Amino acid sequence: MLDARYSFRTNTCGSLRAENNDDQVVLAGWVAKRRDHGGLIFCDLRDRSGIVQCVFDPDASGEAFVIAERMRPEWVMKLTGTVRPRPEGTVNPGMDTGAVEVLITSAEVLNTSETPPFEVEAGIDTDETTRMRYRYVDIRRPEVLAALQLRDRVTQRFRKSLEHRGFMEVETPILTKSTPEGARDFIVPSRMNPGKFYALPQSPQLFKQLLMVSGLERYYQIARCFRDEDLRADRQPEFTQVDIEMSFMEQDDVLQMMEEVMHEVMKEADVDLQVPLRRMPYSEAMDRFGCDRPDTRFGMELTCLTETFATSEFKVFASVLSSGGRIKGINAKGAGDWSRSKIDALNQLALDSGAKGLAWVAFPTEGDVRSPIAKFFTEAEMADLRDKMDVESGDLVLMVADAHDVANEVLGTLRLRMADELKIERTGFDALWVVDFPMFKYDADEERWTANHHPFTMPFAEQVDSLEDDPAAALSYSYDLIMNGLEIGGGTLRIHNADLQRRVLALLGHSAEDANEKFGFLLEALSLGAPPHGGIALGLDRLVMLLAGAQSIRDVIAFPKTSSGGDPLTGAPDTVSARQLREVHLKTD
RNA sequence: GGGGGUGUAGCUCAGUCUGGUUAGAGCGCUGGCCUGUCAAGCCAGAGGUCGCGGGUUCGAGCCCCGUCACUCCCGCCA
Repeated sequence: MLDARYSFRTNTCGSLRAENNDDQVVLAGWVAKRRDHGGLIFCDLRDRSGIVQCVFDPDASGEAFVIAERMRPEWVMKLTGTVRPRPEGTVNPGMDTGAVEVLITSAEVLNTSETPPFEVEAGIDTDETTRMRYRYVDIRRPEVLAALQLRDRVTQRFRKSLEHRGFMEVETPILTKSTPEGARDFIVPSRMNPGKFYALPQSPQLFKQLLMVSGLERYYQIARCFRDEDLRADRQPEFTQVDIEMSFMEQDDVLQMMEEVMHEVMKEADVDLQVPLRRMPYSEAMDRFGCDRPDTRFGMELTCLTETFATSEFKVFASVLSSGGRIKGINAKGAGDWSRSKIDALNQLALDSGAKGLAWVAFPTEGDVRSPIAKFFTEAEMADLRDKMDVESGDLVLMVADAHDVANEVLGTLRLRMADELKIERTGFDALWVVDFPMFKYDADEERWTANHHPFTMPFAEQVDSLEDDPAAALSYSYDLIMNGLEIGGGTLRIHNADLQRRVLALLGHSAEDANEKFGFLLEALSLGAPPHGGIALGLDRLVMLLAGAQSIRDVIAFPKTSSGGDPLTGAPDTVSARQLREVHLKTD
């Protein structure tokens, strides 16, 4: 909360109320608006706390009035005057300070300003690049300031809530070591070690595990993370995690702790998070929603139609079923009258998502069926389809026949697309845990197993012995926090046994030598008294974006980057001098 | 790396499909008038590399080719 301490002002603009009437005040701030009536000038003065109307009357001060005639938007002013009630009929109920005004007796120009590149007010529609180039002006606007203030409150609440629960804030290195797996690293050349590089951390993952081996037991950090990958509305090359790790715990402990903390944090945005949150196994999320971060605020769930078409004459269905695949579908209610071209676009989306095709049956009106494949269905199959999919007239049933996971993922994509196309309302607030992720997934391109979460994730105890026999079947102690279809955070229990960690690294294709070179320090630590531990990391930017109702994390970052990773304000990234390159032993082409 | 969208005054846009006089509007800005406005009002005015480069044409903001920037999505993001 901004106040007047440590400054030459006596009050902040936004704090003035009727009880300040007759107070002599000194204010400081920016000229938000000026309304010149010739013989009387109004000026809205803005500081971080808000806006108050100041009145310049030649009868009160001729000198101040002359200054007010010169004043322009965004000039920086020191104004002295008397708070008084506004005259009858001129109270502005739309302003927090609308009951009062300040009659100015003395004015000082602290600084002038060029005409700003865009208007400093709410609701402008200015191109983001221009706003970013003059971000310091943009931040004066109420919605940008409000987003940063919300971010501040959320961050402070995390600190308080975690501190109250015995968590210690520790900083970990920004200049660290590149590790395989995961995202592309940002690298920094080492001047003192020619040809060697630091990497910026993708997350403090390994350091927080080391801090558990250190015996800190409960750690947190508001940690900057760096990943050199392409940007999105919800992805920046540098972003902030609320990073948490704890020892001597089980999965339920971290989930419960997190629920309590999130309940407190979200109060800062007037959200009353209902806890405990429900927990949905990954397999259920995929089966019902085709997505590991399901938006459960609307239906259109995936329905299994394998039984319906178990003896189908339709060759596409029959061949998929004979090779162990599934037939699943969704019912897009209200799309029954869609044109062939719109459905063709869905088919293309299905193909792009990995399906071999999209089967569809439209029910435009009562008794009418439109479909290129319905002729292959028996009456019984059709009746069962209608029954299972709860078909009414006006519906469009989309079906995918493919391997189980492909059918799920494709329909999950189609489900979200149809929700957008049909403008299905997604109101309310919905949060859940998705748990029990598979340990590994197979990378067909590289022909190897990769870690689903990261290589330090603990497999289910009862599956440890059979890990190598059937990697695909192994599940892990893992959990993602999902809110309104956004991945807000995720974590795991960690492997704290060096031998098991070696086995997992081996399974991921790292030779013993390789593992020692890249992760030797971790393996060594695990052999020197590592306690059972686990944790979670929350995407602070995404959480605040969600709470602010913003469409992009750029809206909740003070100085964000464009989609090509540049900063229009400073011009970064930029070239460096030949000398700088020589010093770090680099040559460019 | 791929696909979609956008680029015209300080800002937001119209004009581009169908090439043709001096490229328009609103806001903002500048000047004047105005003592109760809060999107102040009225009058007047200034302000343009139509993203950039090339091509077609008698003539290009408009058509063609290339390119750049921003933005959304796919790939990528343990």
